[in-house]
Amino acid sequence: MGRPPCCEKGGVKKGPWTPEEDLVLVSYVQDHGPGNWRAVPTNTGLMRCSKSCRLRWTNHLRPGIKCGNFSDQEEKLIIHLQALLGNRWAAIASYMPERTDNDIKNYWNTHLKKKFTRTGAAGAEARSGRWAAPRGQWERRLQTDIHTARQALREALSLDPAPLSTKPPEQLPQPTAPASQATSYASSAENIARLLEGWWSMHPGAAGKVSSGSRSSSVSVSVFSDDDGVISASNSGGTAAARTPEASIRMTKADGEGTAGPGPGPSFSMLESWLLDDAMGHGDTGLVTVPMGDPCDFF
DNA sequence: AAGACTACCAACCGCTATCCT
DNA sequence: CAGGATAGCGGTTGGTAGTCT
Repeated sequence: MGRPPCCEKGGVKKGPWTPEEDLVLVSYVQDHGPGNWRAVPTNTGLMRCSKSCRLRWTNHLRPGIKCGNFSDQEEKLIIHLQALLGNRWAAIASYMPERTDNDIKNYWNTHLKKKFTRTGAAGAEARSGRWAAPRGQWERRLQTDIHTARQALREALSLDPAPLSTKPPEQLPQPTAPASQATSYASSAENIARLLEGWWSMHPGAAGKVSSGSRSSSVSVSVFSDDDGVISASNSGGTAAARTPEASIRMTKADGEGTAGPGPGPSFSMLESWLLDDAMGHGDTGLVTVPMGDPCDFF
């Protein structure tokens, strides 16, 4: 059923987000939690469509997001998961809670895809369309159902964190595994620090002298959190490092992400055990030769 | 030094799934 | 149950910085 794009109405701003807009969005989400995105533009006064707000939050402002280069482990995991799941970036991202689907997708398109097309051997099955080609909806549903079923089972049985795998739990990346509260909290501070760098570079008078670069600012921004869960930020790169009220954001530790994933680690399916065994290090370059048999073998 | 080219990534667009009335 | 509204996903595009010629 067709419907007009959400951004069709006039007066909607497009293009890169400004640090001010980020601040508005972050503080709003901290107050109200993620979700109900259609209310965000009206409640915040942001001239952005709800979709854009959601995307900005999930891809850049959300707590727990890791920026920067992908590690070898992450790269291998992506390769492995892509071979297994195809271009289902959201599903892949669920195994890498610190990365966004957009991030993974970009990394795949810019780094890994060309690597594969060059080597020729890797991901042959994926490219052949056996797995990576657009899969039927039943498969998409199936993938979702596996996770849902496992989560439901775990909840029903109230499983303790001890996984069936022989690996220690901390080595097991898990689908939609939330970062620990502390980690998530710290990461959100990092995210805010990043956006504040930009803010300060655009408002040098707000807190002392800053020098700004294009993509990477030389400004060093510190973000503090006190016992009350209040995050405040200051730029320490300038000569007048100071906490600035206008840049101080209130965040409560209880807030976190509303879409927190499952709790303690789930038991690993055969599929996941296979997947992670290789991806987590004691596999080698044989990673890409996915031992993919008949899909029915997994179920 | 300047223009062309390439790489990267943020953001947008269109579609489907799901929710709600 | 039907149909509209919203959320989420994947593909694609556009802008910018870096590199090459």
